[in-house]
Amino acid sequence: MKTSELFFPTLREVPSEAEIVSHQLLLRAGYIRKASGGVYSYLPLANRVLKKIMQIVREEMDMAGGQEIMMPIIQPKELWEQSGRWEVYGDEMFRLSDRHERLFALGPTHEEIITSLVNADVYSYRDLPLLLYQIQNKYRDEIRPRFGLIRGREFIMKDAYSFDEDYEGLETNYQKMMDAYNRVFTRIGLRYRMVEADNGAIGGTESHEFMVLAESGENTVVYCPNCNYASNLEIAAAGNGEKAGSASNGTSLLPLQKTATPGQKSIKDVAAFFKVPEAKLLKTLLLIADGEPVIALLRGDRELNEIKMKRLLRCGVLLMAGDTEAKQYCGAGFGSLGPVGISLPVYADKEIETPENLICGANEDGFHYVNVNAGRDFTPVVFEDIRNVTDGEPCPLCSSPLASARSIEVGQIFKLGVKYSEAMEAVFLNKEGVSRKMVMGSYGIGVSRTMAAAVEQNYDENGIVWPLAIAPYQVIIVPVNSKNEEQIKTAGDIYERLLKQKIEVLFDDRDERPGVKFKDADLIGIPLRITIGPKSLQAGRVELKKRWLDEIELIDISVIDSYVADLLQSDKK
RNA sequence: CGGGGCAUAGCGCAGCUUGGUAGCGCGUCUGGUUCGGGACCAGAAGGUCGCAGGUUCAAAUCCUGUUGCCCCGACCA
Repeated sequence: MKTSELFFPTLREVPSEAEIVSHQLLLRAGYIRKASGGVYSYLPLANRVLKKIMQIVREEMDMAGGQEIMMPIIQPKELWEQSGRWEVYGDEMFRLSDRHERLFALGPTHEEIITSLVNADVYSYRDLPLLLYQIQNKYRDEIRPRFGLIRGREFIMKDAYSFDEDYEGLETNYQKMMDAYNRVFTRIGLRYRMVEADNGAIGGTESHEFMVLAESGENTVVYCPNCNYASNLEIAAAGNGEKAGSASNGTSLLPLQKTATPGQKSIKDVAAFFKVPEAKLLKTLLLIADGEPVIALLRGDRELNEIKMKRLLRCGVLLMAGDTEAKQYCGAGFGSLGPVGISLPVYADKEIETPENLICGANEDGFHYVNVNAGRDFTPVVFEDIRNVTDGEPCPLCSSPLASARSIEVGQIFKLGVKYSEAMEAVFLNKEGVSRKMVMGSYGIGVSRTMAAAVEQNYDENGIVWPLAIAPYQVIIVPVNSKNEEQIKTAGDIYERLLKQKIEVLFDDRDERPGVKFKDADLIGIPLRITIGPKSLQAGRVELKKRWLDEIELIDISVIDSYVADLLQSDKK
């Protein structure tokens, strides 16, 4: 492709709407343009990157026994009512009606469609297992689309669904998918971690996420630098190894005491007031779970993990109470809440199970209790892990200190079990002639998000630095002086020879000054650049520069095509 | 939905306080000079000032409403 003919409107300045690197660079480098909030057009360069990602995904899905299909984006309401999700999905689902005022959803996911599809045509265990997938646009009316392609309202997703006779079969498919996902992200060239994940609203028994490590990520992964352990912070188990704060072993329980603490509200203030570490305080949080008030109790220096709390309470909506609710239920405002003498159910983090003579609010503004001890002064419903793990805590597998990192979720795999086959009566006859529910799994990859994540991880001050596997073009040829016939002719020759080698190559034939061409080549992130300049040309050579390195190699013109071909080949292995 | 901010030429912005001919840089077009990291000179095109209403002789500017976009929190690929 000649750049003079390529539609890649690059911008010299960063559009003000873009906050994070991938959004800025994809806009600046002429990859994407916004149509409306969270909805983007993919320009030629982006389209090529997306096709490459999809190709890798397809190859790995097919290798894992998947069959590609294409399901409708427009999905009838009735199907969603069968699964009970027409209501559950709420405002996040785009809805529309036809001329007869029949309601439809723009597919946010395809469990309903595929279950009904398979249900209609699969009757026998002989037809199982079945693994179907598709790559298409998904629609989710996100509360807040943001970060360009990272969280769009329309986005490209690969979704796969497995159907098995039993859980053993599901396990096999799940493993295959897990392997396939690992190969996909490795081939794309991303630094990522597979982590244990929450099942969320989709339901099921087990789930893993594939997290691309990037500072701008919206998730936190907790991992062990020493072994394979990695988990989403949302579900990472806390309080492994020896009991935290067990220094009080052998301490005798001191008598409960009420102390005036005028104006001392925050954990920090109160700790300073009593001259004790924050860990000696009890953090008392008033939560509203499905409308019912409950108390969560943590060590003063810990954070509540809402996912764990939700699971423990088995509730749908969990909110932090407001100050007025605190007054209503506890008789005091924030800063003076405590579990002593309270009639609400108290859910305590297991870390505070050991009595320790702690300090907490007295449910009376301006007063705290000293020497509070669980069991004696209050009795929680349960001691459970309801907090976030912190860096440095021991790994549950090998006890090394844990670390954490920000990350972008690019894929997730679920064991669904029979949730949808039950709701939608997807059954088959087994060998014994008995009717059984199909056991399902579902597997997603955010394709457009993966492109953005790749940029988040591969850029420098000059622009994008694509991993070879997904670069829109592998090589760009830049003649330094567009008026110099010899340079242009040499560039044209090399261009033709590279094309013959089946290499994806851009020829910058524009009548621009060299600086412009170099800047654009760097900005759009082409991995290899062949520069044809006067000095090297006299010696019968051209320059080869790798986008990710500073060095320049001088290569004989006669062998440049095979040299580049070998280079690309060896990288693919 | 709650909180904060923005809307003026393709992109980045000024002008608004104190109403009076709509500006700057970049990009675009024409001609010329240039040509190893976003050149220079000369000329040109391009804007219902987000939209609607109001105040006024007069509104980008003041008032009211509305829409869109961005950022921070609960959702997720």
